[in-house]
Amino acid sequence: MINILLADDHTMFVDGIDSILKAESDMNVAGKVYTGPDVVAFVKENKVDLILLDVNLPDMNGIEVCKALKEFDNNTKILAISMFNEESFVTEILNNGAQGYILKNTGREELLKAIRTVVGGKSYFSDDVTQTIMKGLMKQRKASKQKEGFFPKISRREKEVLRLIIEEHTTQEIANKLFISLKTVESHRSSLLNKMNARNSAGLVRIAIENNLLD
Amino acid sequence: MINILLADDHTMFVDGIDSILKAESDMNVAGKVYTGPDVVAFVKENKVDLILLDVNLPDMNGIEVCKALKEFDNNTKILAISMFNEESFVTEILNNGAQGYILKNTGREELLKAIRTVVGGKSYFSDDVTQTIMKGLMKQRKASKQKEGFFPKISRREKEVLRLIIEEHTTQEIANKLFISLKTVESHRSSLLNKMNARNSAGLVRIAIENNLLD
DNA sequence: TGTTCTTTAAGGGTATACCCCTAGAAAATT
DNA sequence: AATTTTCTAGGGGTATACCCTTAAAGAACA
Repeated sequence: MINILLADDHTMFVDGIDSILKAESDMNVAGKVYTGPDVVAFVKENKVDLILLDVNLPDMNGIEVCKALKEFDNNTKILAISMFNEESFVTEILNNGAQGYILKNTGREELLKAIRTVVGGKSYFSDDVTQTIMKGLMKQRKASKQKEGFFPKISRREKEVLRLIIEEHTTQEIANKLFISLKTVESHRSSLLNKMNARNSAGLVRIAIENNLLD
Repeated sequence: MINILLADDHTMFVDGIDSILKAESDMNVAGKVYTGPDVVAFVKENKVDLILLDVNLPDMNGIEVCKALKEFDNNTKILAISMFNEESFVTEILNNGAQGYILKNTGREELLKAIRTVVGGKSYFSDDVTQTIMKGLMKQRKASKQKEGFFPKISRREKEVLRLIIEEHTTQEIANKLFISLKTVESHRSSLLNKMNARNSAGLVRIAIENNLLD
């Protein structure tokens, strides 16, 4: 028997879900709550296998609820549910321990499938949500790849020096490691500052990481 | 009519797909190639809507093929296909312009659905692949969140200083911006070095970015 | 209401980074 | 074979970062 907690501030919605789940012999609606703090309080007092958690709860939102739950409980699965297919919402809440994310336009069949999948230890996402995340993933990487083109290419040796700078080595240490003179390393360093339009090593590190220059 | 290029070094596999696609009235197998360079050459000479591309081609692998294709063509969709549900393969090839990733144990129905989805401008991933990526995403973020706990917490003011260091400002500039003394900033700087176990500002920047300390 | 943490600040010093200039040899590219 | 880029390295200098110590006032916490 799967004990489910419904957490959403829209009563009608909660009741709708409730009646859907009641028809299922392996599911039990353990409770209904309408605010973030109530979720936390309920889980502390009762055995809950899965929370159907609205991402956009008033006062304490879903993400904060997840954070709070992680503090004392790791068994309860969280299936996030939202009106919005927003990448930031999705990644944020996955970030904080949710195992799935579905949209409110999800049908009965899919809802049940999602619940059973998550309780079974796997993750579940609406198709639309998957699309959004994947697109985000690709865009992000594409953007960083494009930026690379902005820089004059960084030579092999410069890249070695850059890597060692990022690893917190001093110019002298880098010279020793590469068996070259201190002055040579300084020379590479200064080319790097030029090419990457940085003012100091802090900038070198930031720009290198942001633009994935270490491949 | 969808023009499809099959690219895989296993002839039997290619022929199998070929016979599946022949039965579809809206699909046309434009060609079959068995090596990476042949993919590039074929796309240069012929109109191809979608490539069913084996990730693990010998000599020039699928990822390199994607890179090469991006140089001169952006219309051709790429549906990656592989024996292995390996996170690194998946992210690498998505990175480089593939729109979908399916496994070789995918059935006929799903294959056709994947092709039509990708040609239609959306992405497609086998369920197993989605699981893998999502798990990777969550693990990654969880790991970086855990690391945060390793640091003694960084105070409000220290965080401000840290942010300005990352933005390439000198100690003097930071002092001016925050209306405090040079010595005070140096003091914060040195606390940061201590708390974050860094040797210099390069380390501060790297550790701050790696651990998302700027929230 | 103490106690701890944070923010502020200083003196005095060393190490390192950054800047300007030059320049030959090797390597890659055309 | 010729040109460009990269790697090498020096001299000489200034600016900045980093280290050690100390310390007072305010904020936060128990």
